[in-house]
Amino acid sequence: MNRFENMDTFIRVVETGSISGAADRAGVAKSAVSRRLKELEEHLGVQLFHRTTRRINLTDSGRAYYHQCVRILEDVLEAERATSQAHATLKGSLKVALPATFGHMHMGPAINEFILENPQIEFDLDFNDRAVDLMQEGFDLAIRIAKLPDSSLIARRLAPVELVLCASPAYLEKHGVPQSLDDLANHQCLVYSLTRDSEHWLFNSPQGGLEKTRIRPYLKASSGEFLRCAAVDGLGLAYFPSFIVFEEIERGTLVPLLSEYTCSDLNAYAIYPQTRHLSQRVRAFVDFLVKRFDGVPYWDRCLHT
Amino acid sequence: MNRFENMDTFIRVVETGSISGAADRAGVAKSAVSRRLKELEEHLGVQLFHRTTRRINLTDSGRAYYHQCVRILEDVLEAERATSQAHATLKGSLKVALPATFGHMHMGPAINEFILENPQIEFDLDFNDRAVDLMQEGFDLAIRIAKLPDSSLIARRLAPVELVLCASPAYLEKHGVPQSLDDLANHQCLVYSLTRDSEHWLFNSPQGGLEKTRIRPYLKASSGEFLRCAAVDGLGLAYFPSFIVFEEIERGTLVPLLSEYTCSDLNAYAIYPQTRHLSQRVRAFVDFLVKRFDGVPYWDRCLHT
DNA sequence: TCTATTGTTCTTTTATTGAGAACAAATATT
DNA sequence: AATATTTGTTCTCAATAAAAGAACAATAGA
Repeated sequence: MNRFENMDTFIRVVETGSISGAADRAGVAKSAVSRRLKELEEHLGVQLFHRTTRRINLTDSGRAYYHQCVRILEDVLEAERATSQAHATLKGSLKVALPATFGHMHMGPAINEFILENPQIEFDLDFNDRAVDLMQEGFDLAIRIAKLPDSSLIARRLAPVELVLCASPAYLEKHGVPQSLDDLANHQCLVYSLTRDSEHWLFNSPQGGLEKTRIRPYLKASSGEFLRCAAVDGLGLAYFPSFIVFEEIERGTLVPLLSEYTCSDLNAYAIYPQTRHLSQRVRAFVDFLVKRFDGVPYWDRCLHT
Repeated sequence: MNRFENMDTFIRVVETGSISGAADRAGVAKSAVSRRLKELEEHLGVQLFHRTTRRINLTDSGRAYYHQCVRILEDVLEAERATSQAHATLKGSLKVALPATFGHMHMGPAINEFILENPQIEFDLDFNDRAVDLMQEGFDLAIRIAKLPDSSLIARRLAPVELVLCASPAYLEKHGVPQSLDDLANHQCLVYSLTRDSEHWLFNSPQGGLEKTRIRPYLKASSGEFLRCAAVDGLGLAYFPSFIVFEEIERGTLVPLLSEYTCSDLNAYAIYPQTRHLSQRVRAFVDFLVKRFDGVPYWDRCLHT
């Protein structure tokens, strides 16, 4: 039995004052309307209408039930409207996971800008380099720096990420400037600890091949910003994303090395679960980010000119 | 789509925390549960759950919708409970149509007694001798004095009604005592005007036949009590129900005539519409009346002893 | 690594629902 | 008063929707 349909039909009958009328208005056969009423009455064990073969009149019970039905159906519609709209508008919260360094340095300003444009959206930002489970922890969105996106998730590429081998002038003066990848084995290396393989660095050689070079981790840390400081302080060689070190390179406190070798297949992605219904605020935010990071990233502009 | 069923399923899933669990608890296949959720989400255009292949987590929208669903379903149940109970309990009103004289003289005390036992029931009494349309005017019940009950209605026989031919001693002294039915033609007759045929009186003869006697209506009125007074005042012969005149006969202010002729196929009935669901208060009231009028009516006891 | 569990999807089976006609009763019309 | 029309109910049959159950993919736990 379809309670909802029956209640709706009952309301129609009450408001039309006849079964035929209600059937016409609803576009169904009057036999269907008659049966629904009968079903309702049997379910309730109550006579809803006084009837002759030609006329129906609400009973007291019917009148009381009618008012309740109207209220309930209004509530249902209101709940559906609210739920659908919460989704369709740019209201609500957005729980975003983002990597610490990229998040602080580049997502922060972007998010602030977005918030100014969309003040109804509340952000819940989790700056964290570990891989969070989007679904599990209820994230709407995550920002990832990765080679290829997770295929089980939707990914929008935000910006290319290049890794730059670099060191401080002081370090280079003390340990010499590496002339080839092979030289790296003799250097102190500053390594990001949450990488999959912290014993090797990968480079795209100018010839097009992929070079995997064994390195000696001198200092491992899970904070990009801490490692950048370490590099500036001359503690070792760094192979960092350009978005971390671009200012130091501009400023000359870090010097790029072996720049014929690159690592250009890394990207910053916005990823989100493959849901049937993407909330509009996720879409809006991702669209905003894609647009904002479009083209050559501002942190790479000095390097490429 | 069965909205309430889907909402109920959704609630079950939320409370169980899993689709399989909800399916088990509801005793349906999990595919059905899965489909219902999908249906709901598509209807709302909103993702209700974050899902992996193995786990589901409420979204913000889902949580908000959940609370509304719970409230709405409670309202539905409450409405149904209230409607069913109003019917099942002895609360509510009872609209009764009853003939004026019998109503005043015999139903009145009965109703008063019933009210004392069931103070929650409110009565709406229409004392009226015309034939009302039960459905049309929303009556729950009517009391009728009739030979046979209307077949389209449910009738419970309350009491036999006998007609008694009588007149006041003064009238008889003046006009003589009728010795046979044929004598009636020479008498002044007091006639109830709402009868079908006010030109004839019908009698069951002691031989078992039916005698139809032409009479001369001297005074016609639609009030039994008025006619009774007229009879007592010696205005003519009366052929009245014993329940109207029994006190006068006991007192001797009216004298029964030709008492070998009777009219015993009349009855007092409680009638009510043939509804699928008889309200309990109607049933209770009718049961009460049947019990109260059981046996030889008190107004006839003196006549039969 | 393997197993068991979970959610989804597909197909088949089952149940529900609507349409339409036939009917009975009551109102409107002639 | 007689007839025609309208109205609500009920029945059967067809269309539709829903459930069951198996198969599958993915994941969590052993």
